[in-house]
Amino acid sequence: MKLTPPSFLVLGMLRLGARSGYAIKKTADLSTRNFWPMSLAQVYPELARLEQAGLVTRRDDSHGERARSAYKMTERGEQTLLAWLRSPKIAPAQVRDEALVRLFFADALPPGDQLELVRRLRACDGTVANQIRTEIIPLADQANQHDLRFPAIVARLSADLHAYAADWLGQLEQDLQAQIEASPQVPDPTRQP
Amino acid sequence: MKLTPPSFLVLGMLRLGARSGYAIKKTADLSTRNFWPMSLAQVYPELARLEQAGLVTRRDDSHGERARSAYKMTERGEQTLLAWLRSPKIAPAQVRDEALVRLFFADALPPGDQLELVRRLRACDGTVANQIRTEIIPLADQANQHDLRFPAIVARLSADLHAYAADWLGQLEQDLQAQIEASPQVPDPTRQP
DNA sequence: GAAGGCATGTAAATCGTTACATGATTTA
DNA sequence: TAAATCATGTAACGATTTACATGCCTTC
Repeated sequence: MKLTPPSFLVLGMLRLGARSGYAIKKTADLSTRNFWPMSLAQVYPELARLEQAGLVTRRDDSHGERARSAYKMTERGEQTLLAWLRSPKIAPAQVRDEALVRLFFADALPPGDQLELVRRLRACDGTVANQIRTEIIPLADQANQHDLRFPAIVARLSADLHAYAADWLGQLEQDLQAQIEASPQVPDPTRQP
Repeated sequence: MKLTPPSFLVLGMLRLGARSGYAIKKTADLSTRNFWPMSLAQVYPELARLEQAGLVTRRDDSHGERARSAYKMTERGEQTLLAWLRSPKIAPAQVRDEALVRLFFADALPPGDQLELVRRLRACDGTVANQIRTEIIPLADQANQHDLRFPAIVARLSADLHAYAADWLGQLEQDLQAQIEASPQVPDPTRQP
């Protein structure tokens, strides 16, 4: 039976205290979604697979009429997670960033539209950085008080990375702006001299 | 007919001078693979789709016995690419980074293994940054002389981003190291005092 | 009492990679 | 002459998302 990163994501979330599939998905949305998104339709089959493999156990945790399962890592689950964390081969990150593809082809645009595109991309990165800082880091800091330091570390790394990209694009924006102002070949007819 | 980022990637590569499907794939591997990887099995069907949509034209370009097709963007293709570059809605980047998932769960490891993990991740980012600087930026700089500035800009952004991540992890490494040395509660039995 | 969140799953569709299949040409 | 590269495609597989289907519980 083959375990993949999503398997370990589910396993790890159990270790951090999530019990139901729903709770795992909710926790992941508030912590790991920026570097490994996961949908509910992945969580439930994965939990079944992990149970089959003896890495987690399931018990009933229904509240009245509302059905709920509570999962718990087994000792073997813990050991398997540790072995994965220690294993030397780490798959390279897979990125699909439409924004960078556009920027890559931006030579096709006139200077004004190039500037506008860069402006939008900078805004995107800034927004994500702020989102992580306001929505994710506070939660991670709470976990920090329960001897969990790395969720906060990763959140800060993610936020700083996006902020760095925003700064970089801000600099590019200024450079492009300066170049546009320095080349009056095609003056904007809507602007008065 | 729905056009996706891979469609525009193929279209854009044609614009940058690639003619055959094989050449498009090769160019993409040396320029866009870090933010939008693409396999040959995507390129050929995509070219057929683009031809059907009237955005590219195909002509035979065989050398002796070796079959080859040469594709060219049509005027409609150019306009479609421009419209996409200008369109305001940009899908957020999709990232799947196993390294960050491991780091996120690193609290499960003893301090020494945490340090080792961070060291490996820093090395990864450093390697990618160097790879971009030695393999991709020189090529992009060549294109720079043909009025194509953005391939080089994007390559530099990518490299700087990875280098920033490597620095950040290097700092974390030092912090962890300092903490390990400052807490002699669990001395390493293999080390002599 | 209506809306929204809690809770669990399955089915279909989509997207992408790897493997397969073939053969010419160039380079070491 | 063997290996690498050029060149084009298809088929099978795997991973992930969206949509479907259902119903309880809590809050406004």
